[in-house]
Amino acid sequence: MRAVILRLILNFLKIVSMALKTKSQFQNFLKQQGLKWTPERERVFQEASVMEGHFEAEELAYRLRKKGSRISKATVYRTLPLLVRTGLIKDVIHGEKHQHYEHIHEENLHDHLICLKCGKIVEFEEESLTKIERKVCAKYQFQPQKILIEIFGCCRECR
Amino acid sequence: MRAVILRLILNFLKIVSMALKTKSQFQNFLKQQGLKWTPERERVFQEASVMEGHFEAEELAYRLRKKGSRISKATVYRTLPLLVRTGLIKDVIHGEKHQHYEHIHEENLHDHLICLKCGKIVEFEEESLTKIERKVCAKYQFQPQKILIEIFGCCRECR
DNA sequence: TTTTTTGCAAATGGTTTGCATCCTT
DNA sequence: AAGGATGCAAACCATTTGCAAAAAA
Repeated sequence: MRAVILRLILNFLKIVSMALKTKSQFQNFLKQQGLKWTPERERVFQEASVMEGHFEAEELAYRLRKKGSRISKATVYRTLPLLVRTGLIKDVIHGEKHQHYEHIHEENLHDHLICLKCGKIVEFEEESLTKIERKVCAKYQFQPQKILIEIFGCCRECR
Repeated sequence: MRAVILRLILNFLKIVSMALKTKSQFQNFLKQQGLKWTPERERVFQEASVMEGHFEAEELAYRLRKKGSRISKATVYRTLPLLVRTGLIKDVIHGEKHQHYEHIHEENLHDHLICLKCGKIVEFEEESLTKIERKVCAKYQFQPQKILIEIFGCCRECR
Protein backbone atom coordinates (compact mmCIF):
# COMPACT_ATOMS: atom_id res chain seq x y z
CA MET A 1 0.00 0.00 0.00
CA ARG A 2 2.67 2.47 1.01
CA ALA A 3 4.63 1.35 -2.04
CA VAL A 4 1.72 2.07 -4.37
CA ILE A 5 1.23 5.57 -3.01
CA LEU A 6 4.93 6.21 -3.18
CA ARG A 7 5.00 5.16 -6.79
CA LEU A 8 2.07 7.40 -7.61
CA ILE A 9 3.79 10.36 -6.02
CA LEU A 10 7.04 9.66 -7.81
CA ASN A 11 5.21 9.35 -11.10
CA PHE A 12 3.44 12.62 -10.51
CA LEU A 13 6.70 14.33 -9.70
CA LYS A 14 8.23 12.91 -12.86
CA ILE A 15 5.44 14.33 -14.99
CA VAL A 16 5.64 17.73 -13.32
CA SER A 17 9.39 17.95 -13.65
CA MET A 18 9.18 16.88 -17.29
CA ALA A 19 6.64 19.63 -17.95
CA LEU A 20 8.84 22.20 -16.28
CA LYS A 21 11.85 20.97 -18.21
CA THR A 22 10.21 21.17 -21.63
CA LYS A 23 8.73 24.54 -20.75
CA SER A 24 12.10 25.99 -19.92
CA GLN A 25 13.51 24.41 -23.06
CA PHE A 26 10.98 26.39 -25.01
CA GLN A 27 11.74 29.56 -23.08
CA ASN A 28 15.45 29.12 -23.65
CA PHE A 29 14.94 28.54 -27.33
CA LEU A 30 12.93 31.73 -27.66
CA LYS A 31 15.44 33.80 -25.74
CA GLN A 32 18.34 32.41 -27.71
CA GLN A 33 16.57 33.29 -30.95
CA GLY A 34 15.72 36.80 -29.78
CA LEU A 35 12.04 35.91 -29.64
CA LYS A 36 9.63 36.70 -26.87
CA TRP A 37 7.90 34.67 -24.22
CA THR A 38 4.22 35.52 -24.36
CA PRO A 39 1.06 34.24 -22.67
CA GLU A 40 -0.21 33.09 -26.06
CA ARG A 41 2.87 31.00 -26.71
CA GLU A 42 2.66 29.58 -23.23
CA ARG A 43 -0.94 28.53 -23.76
CA VAL A 44 -0.17 26.90 -27.10
CA PHE A 45 2.79 25.10 -25.58
CA GLN A 46 0.66 23.94 -22.67
CA GLU A 47 -2.16 22.68 -24.83
CA ALA A 48 0.26 20.94 -27.18
CA SER A 49 1.77 19.16 -24.19
CA VAL A 50 -1.64 17.90 -23.17
CA MET A 51 -2.70 16.66 -26.60
CA GLU A 52 -2.61 12.91 -26.90
CA GLY A 53 -1.13 11.14 -29.88
CA HIS A 54 -1.24 13.03 -33.16
CA PHE A 55 -2.92 16.36 -33.45
CA GLU A 56 -3.34 19.15 -35.94
CA ALA A 57 -3.15 22.91 -35.66
CA GLU A 58 -6.86 23.37 -36.27
CA GLU A 59 -7.80 21.02 -33.45
CA LEU A 60 -5.44 22.64 -31.01
CA ALA A 61 -6.84 26.06 -31.85
CA TYR A 62 -10.35 24.73 -31.33
CA ARG A 63 -9.53 23.32 -27.91
CA LEU A 64 -7.94 26.56 -26.80
CA ARG A 65 -11.04 28.46 -27.88
CA LYS A 66 -13.27 25.98 -26.06
CA LYS A 67 -11.28 26.51 -22.90
CA GLY A 68 -11.75 30.25 -23.13
CA SER A 69 -8.36 31.22 -24.50
CA ARG A 70 -9.00 33.71 -27.27
CA ILE A 71 -5.91 32.84 -29.28
CA SER A 72 -6.11 33.30 -33.01
CA LYS A 73 -5.49 30.50 -35.42
CA ALA A 74 -2.70 32.58 -36.94
CA THR A 75 -0.84 32.52 -33.65
CA VAL A 76 -1.29 28.79 -33.32
CA TYR A 77 0.02 28.30 -36.84
CA ARG A 78 2.92 30.59 -36.02
CA THR A 79 3.75 28.91 -32.71
CA LEU A 80 3.73 25.23 -33.67
CA PRO A 81 6.78 25.53 -35.97
CA LEU A 82 8.61 27.12 -33.05
CA LEU A 83 7.85 24.09 -30.93
CA VAL A 84 9.15 21.93 -33.76
CA ARG A 85 12.34 23.96 -33.94
CA THR A 86 12.70 23.67 -30.19
CA GLY A 87 12.54 19.92 -30.67
CA LEU A 88 9.48 19.37 -28.49
CA ILE A 89 7.15 18.13 -31.21
CA LYS A 90 7.63 16.89 -34.74
CA ASP A 91 5.43 16.72 -37.77
CA VAL A 92 4.36 13.41 -39.20
CA ILE A 93 1.90 11.88 -41.65
CA HIS A 94 2.79 14.07 -44.56
CA GLY A 95 0.40 12.30 -46.90
CA GLU A 96 -2.76 13.82 -45.45
CA LYS A 97 -4.12 17.23 -46.25
CA HIS A 98 -3.49 18.67 -42.79
CA GLN A 99 -0.17 18.85 -41.03
CA HIS A 100 -0.02 16.42 -38.12
CA TYR A 101 2.17 16.83 -35.09
CA GLU A 102 3.20 14.57 -32.27
CA HIS A 103 5.35 14.83 -29.18
CA ILE A 104 8.93 13.77 -29.18
CA HIS A 105 9.77 11.20 -26.52
CA GLU A 106 13.36 10.23 -26.89
CA GLU A 107 12.75 6.77 -25.46
CA ASN A 108 9.99 5.97 -27.86
CA LEU A 109 10.89 6.31 -31.51
CA HIS A 110 8.22 4.84 -33.67
CA ASP A 111 6.83 4.80 -37.17
CA HIS A 112 3.32 4.45 -38.55
CA LEU A 113 1.01 1.99 -40.20
CA ILE A 114 -1.82 3.96 -41.77
CA CYS A 115 -5.02 2.28 -42.84
CA LEU A 116 -6.37 3.75 -46.05
CA LYS A 117 -9.85 2.43 -45.36
CA CYS A 118 -10.62 3.45 -41.80
CA GLY A 119 -7.85 6.00 -41.32
CA LYS A 120 -6.56 4.31 -38.19
CA ILE A 121 -2.93 4.93 -37.40
CA VAL A 122 -0.97 2.21 -35.65
CA GLU A 123 2.41 3.03 -34.26
CA PHE A 124 5.16 0.49 -34.36
CA GLU A 125 8.69 0.29 -33.13
CA GLU A 126 11.39 -1.54 -34.96
CA GLU A 127 14.85 -1.25 -33.56
CA SER A 128 16.57 -2.66 -36.62
CA LEU A 129 15.21 0.15 -38.81
CA THR A 130 17.21 2.71 -36.89
CA LYS A 131 20.41 0.83 -37.56
CA ILE A 132 19.75 0.66 -41.27
CA GLU A 133 18.88 4.33 -41.38
CA ARG A 134 22.20 5.15 -39.81
CA LYS A 135 23.97 2.90 -42.29
CA VAL A 136 22.33 4.58 -45.28
CA CYS A 137 23.07 8.07 -43.99
CA ALA A 138 26.68 7.16 -43.41
CA LYS A 139 26.99 5.77 -46.92
CA TYR A 140 25.75 8.98 -48.52
CA GLN A 141 27.34 11.24 -45.92
CA PHE A 142 23.88 12.55 -45.27
CA GLN A 143 23.07 14.24 -41.97
CA PRO A 144 19.56 13.13 -41.01
CA GLN A 145 17.21 15.51 -39.24
CA LYS A 146 13.95 13.72 -39.56
CA ILE A 147 13.11 10.25 -40.69
CA LEU A 148 9.72 9.37 -41.97
CA ILE A 149 8.63 5.79 -42.32
CA GLU A 150 5.00 5.25 -43.12
CA ILE A 151 3.33 2.17 -44.41
CA PHE A 152 -0.03 2.76 -46.06
CA GLY A 153 -2.40 -0.11 -46.58
CA CYS A 154 -5.25 -2.02 -45.06
CA CYS A 155 -5.41 -2.96 -41.41
CA ARG A 156 -6.47 -6.29 -39.94
CA GLU A 157 -9.95 -5.14 -39.01
CA CYS A 158 -10.71 -3.69 -42.43
CA ARG A 159 -9.84 -6.79 -44.35
CA MET B 1 30.12 -3.68 -84.01
CA ARG B 2 27.29 -5.96 -85.01
CA ALA B 3 26.87 -6.78 -81.34
CA VAL B 4 26.50 -3.13 -80.39
CA ILE B 5 23.86 -2.49 -83.01
CA LEU B 6 22.06 -5.64 -82.02
CA ARG B 7 22.00 -4.53 -78.41
CA LEU B 8 20.69 -1.11 -79.38
CA ILE B 9 17.90 -2.69 -81.35
CA LEU B 10 17.00 -5.06 -78.55
CA ASN B 11 16.98 -2.21 -76.07
CA PHE B 12 14.76 -0.17 -78.32
CA LEU B 13 12.37 -3.08 -78.70
CA LYS B 14 12.31 -3.53 -74.95
CA ILE B 15 11.35 0.10 -74.41
CA VAL B 16 8.66 -0.03 -77.07
CA SER B 17 7.16 -3.24 -75.76
CA MET B 18 7.21 -1.84 -72.23
CA ALA B 19 5.39 1.25 -73.43
CA LEU B 20 2.79 -0.84 -75.21
CA LYS B 21 2.38 -3.04 -72.19
CA THR B 22 1.79 -0.21 -69.72
CA LYS B 23 -0.51 1.51 -72.19
CA SER B 24 -2.71 -1.54 -72.49
CA GLN B 25 -2.60 -1.91 -68.71
CA PHE B 26 -4.09 1.54 -68.46
CA GLN B 27 -6.67 0.78 -71.13
CA ASN B 28 -7.67 -2.42 -69.40
CA PHE B 29 -7.97 -0.66 -66.09
CA LEU B 30 -10.27 1.95 -67.56
CA LYS B 31 -12.46 -0.61 -69.32
CA GLN B 32 -12.68 -2.73 -66.21
CA GLN B 33 -13.78 0.30 -64.20
CA GLY B 34 -16.35 1.36 -66.77
CA LEU B 35 -14.28 4.42 -67.64
CA LYS B 36 -13.43 5.67 -71.07
CA TRP B 37 -10.31 5.75 -73.17
CA THR B 38 -9.89 9.29 -74.45
CA PRO B 39 -7.23 11.20 -76.35
CA GLU B 40 -6.68 13.40 -73.31
CA ARG B 41 -6.01 10.43 -71.07
CA GLU B 42 -3.71 8.97 -73.67
CA ARG B 43 -1.71 12.20 -73.86
CA VAL B 44 -1.42 12.45 -70.08
CA PHE B 45 -0.34 8.82 -69.87
CA GLN B 46 2.21 9.33 -72.63
CA GLU B 47 3.66 12.45 -71.09
CA ALA B 48 3.81 10.83 -67.66
CA SER B 49 5.72 7.92 -69.20
CA VAL B 50 8.26 10.29 -70.63
CA MET B 51 8.81 12.33 -67.46
CA GLU B 52 12.09 11.54 -65.79
CA GLY B 53 12.41 11.01 -62.06
CA HIS B 54 9.85 12.79 -59.92
CA PHE B 55 7.30 15.10 -61.40
CA GLU B 56 4.25 17.04 -60.36
CA ALA B 57 0.87 17.59 -61.93
CA GLU B 58 1.51 21.25 -62.62
CA GLU B 59 4.71 20.50 -64.53
CA LEU B 60 3.12 17.78 -66.60
CA ALA B 61 0.27 20.09 -67.53
CA TYR B 62 2.78 22.75 -68.50
CA ARG B 63 4.70 20.39 -70.77
CA LEU B 64 1.56 19.24 -72.49
CA ARG B 65 0.59 22.84 -73.15
CA LYS B 66 4.04 23.60 -74.48
CA LYS B 67 3.77 20.71 -76.90
CA GLY B 68 0.50 22.02 -78.21
CA SER B 69 -1.88 19.72 -76.38
CA ARG B 70 -4.66 21.90 -75.05
CA ILE B 71 -5.45 19.72 -72.07
CA SER B 72 -6.82 21.43 -69.01
CA LYS B 73 -5.16 21.21 -65.65
CA ALA B 74 -8.38 19.74 -64.30
CA THR B 75 -8.03 16.78 -66.63
CA VAL B 76 -4.43 16.26 -65.63
CA TYR B 77 -5.39 16.35 -61.98
CA ARG B 78 -8.19 13.90 -62.70
CA THR B 79 -6.05 11.53 -64.73
CA LEU B 80 -2.98 11.14 -62.52
CA PRO B 81 -4.90 9.37 -59.74
CA LEU B 82 -6.15 6.93 -62.36
CA LEU B 83 -2.58 6.14 -63.30
CA VAL B 84 -1.84 5.62 -59.63
CA ARG B 85 -4.78 3.26 -59.30
CA THR B 86 -3.60 1.41 -62.40
CA GLY B 87 -0.30 0.94 -60.62
CA LEU B 88 1.81 2.72 -63.23
CA ILE B 89 2.97 5.60 -61.07
CA LYS B 90 2.98 6.27 -57.36
CA ASP B 91 3.03 9.39 -55.29
CA VAL B 92 5.97 10.21 -53.09
CA ILE B 93 7.52 13.07 -51.10
CA HIS B 94 4.46 13.84 -49.07
CA GLY B 95 6.20 16.50 -47.05
CA GLU B 96 6.28 19.12 -49.80
CA LYS B 97 3.43 21.38 -50.77
CA HIS B 98 2.89 19.76 -54.17
CA GLN B 99 2.08 16.15 -54.82
CA HIS B 100 5.01 14.33 -56.44
CA TYR B 101 4.73 11.29 -58.63
CA GLU B 102 7.20 8.81 -59.97
CA HIS B 103 7.12 5.72 -62.14
CA ILE B 104 6.90 2.30 -60.70
CA HIS B 105 9.69 0.01 -61.86
CA GLU B 106 9.33 -3.30 -60.17
CA GLU B 107 13.03 -3.99 -60.37
CA ASN B 108 14.04 -0.77 -58.76
CA LEU B 109 12.42 -0.09 -55.40
CA HIS B 110 14.02 2.86 -53.72
CA ASP B 111 13.54 5.44 -51.02
CA HIS B 112 14.60 9.04 -50.69
CA LEU B 113 17.10 11.26 -48.97
CA ILE B 114 15.79 14.80 -49.14
CA CYS B 115 18.07 17.75 -48.50
CA LEU B 116 16.27 20.50 -46.62
CA LYS B 117 18.81 23.09 -47.72
CA CYS B 118 19.15 22.64 -51.48
CA GLY B 119 16.09 20.48 -52.07
CA LYS B 120 18.07 17.76 -53.79
CA ILE B 121 16.53 14.32 -53.67
CA VAL B 122 18.84 11.33 -53.62
CA GLU B 123 17.39 7.91 -54.18
CA PHE B 124 18.76 4.96 -52.34
CA GLU B 125 18.12 1.29 -52.34
CA GLU B 126 18.38 -0.84 -49.27
CA GLU B 127 17.38 -4.42 -49.62
CA SER B 128 17.24 -5.10 -45.91
CA LEU B 129 14.54 -2.47 -45.44
CA THR B 130 12.12 -4.46 -47.53
CA LYS B 131 12.58 -7.48 -45.32
CA ILE B 132 11.88 -5.51 -42.18
CA GLU B 133 8.82 -3.92 -43.72
CA ARG B 134 7.46 -7.33 -44.49
CA LYS B 135 8.19 -8.46 -40.95
CA VAL B 136 6.36 -5.49 -39.41
CA CYS B 137 3.35 -5.95 -41.67
CA ALA B 138 3.17 -9.61 -40.82
CA LYS B 139 3.31 -8.82 -37.12
CA TYR B 140 0.35 -6.43 -37.29
CA GLN B 141 -1.46 -8.40 -40.00
CA PHE B 142 -1.32 -5.27 -42.07
CA GLN B 143 -1.62 -5.43 -45.83
CA PRO B 144 0.78 -2.85 -47.24
CA GLN B 145 -0.07 -0.92 -50.37
CA LYS B 146 2.52 1.76 -50.32
CA ILE B 147 5.59 2.24 -48.23
CA LEU B 148 7.12 5.60 -47.73
CA ILE B 149 10.61 5.99 -46.36
CA GLU B 150 12.03 9.46 -46.50
CA ILE B 151 15.00 10.81 -44.66
CA PHE B 152 15.10 14.59 -44.43
CA GLY B 153 18.31 16.33 -43.54
CA CYS B 154 21.39 17.91 -44.98
CA CYS B 155 23.33 16.45 -47.89
CA ARG B 156 27.08 16.16 -48.20
CA GLU B 157 27.46 19.18 -50.49
CA CYS B 158 25.45 21.48 -48.24
CA ARG B 159 27.43 20.79 -45.11
C1' DT C 1 11.71 52.98 -26.80
C1' DT C 2 12.52 49.45 -29.78
C1' DT C 3 11.39 45.20 -31.48
C1' DT C 4 8.40 41.51 -31.60
C1' DT C 5 3.78 39.62 -31.41
C1' DT C 6 -0.99 39.43 -31.96
C1' DG C 7 -5.51 39.32 -34.30
C1' DC C 8 -8.00 40.26 -38.02
C1' DA C 9 -9.05 39.77 -42.59
C1' DA C 10 -7.42 39.11 -47.01
C1' DA C 11 -4.32 36.53 -49.92
C1' DT C 12 -2.22 32.20 -51.42
C1' DG C 13 -1.97 28.30 -54.25
C1' DG C 14 -2.39 23.58 -55.22
C1' DT C 15 -6.25 20.85 -55.87
C1' DT C 16 -11.24 19.95 -56.47
C1' DT C 17 -15.78 20.66 -58.21
C1' DG C 18 -20.28 22.30 -60.64
C1' DC C 19 -22.01 22.59 -64.90
C1' DA C 20 -22.85 22.98 -69.79
C1' DT C 21 -21.00 20.87 -73.71
C1' DC C 22 -18.56 17.31 -76.13
C1' DC C 23 -17.09 12.69 -76.94
C1' DT C 24 -16.97 7.31 -76.37
C1' DT C 25 -19.17 3.34 -76.45
C1' DA D 1 -28.90 7.39 -77.30
C1' DA D 2 -26.68 7.30 -72.67
C1' DG D 3 -23.28 7.75 -69.56
C1' DG D 4 -18.76 9.55 -69.06
C1' DA D 5 -15.25 13.10 -69.90
C1' DT D 6 -13.67 17.77 -70.75
C1' DG D 7 -12.77 22.75 -69.99
C1' DC D 8 -13.74 26.65 -67.74
C1' DA D 9 -14.19 29.26 -63.83
C1' DA D 10 -15.46 29.26 -59.28
C1' DA D 11 -14.95 26.99 -54.90
C1' DC D 12 -12.10 24.76 -51.35
C1' DC D 13 -9.44 25.06 -47.46
C1' DA D 14 -5.37 24.66 -44.71
C1' DT D 15 -1.89 27.76 -44.21
C1' DT D 16 0.40 32.27 -44.75
C1' DT D 17 0.82 37.15 -44.73
C1' DG D 18 0.15 42.47 -44.43
C1' DC D 19 -0.86 45.70 -41.28
C1' DA D 20 -2.19 48.41 -37.30
C1' DA D 21 -2.61 48.01 -32.50
C1' DA D 22 -0.72 45.84 -28.24
C1' DA D 23 2.80 43.82 -25.46
C1' DA D 24 7.47 42.32 -24.07
C1' DA D 25 12.32 43.45 -23.40
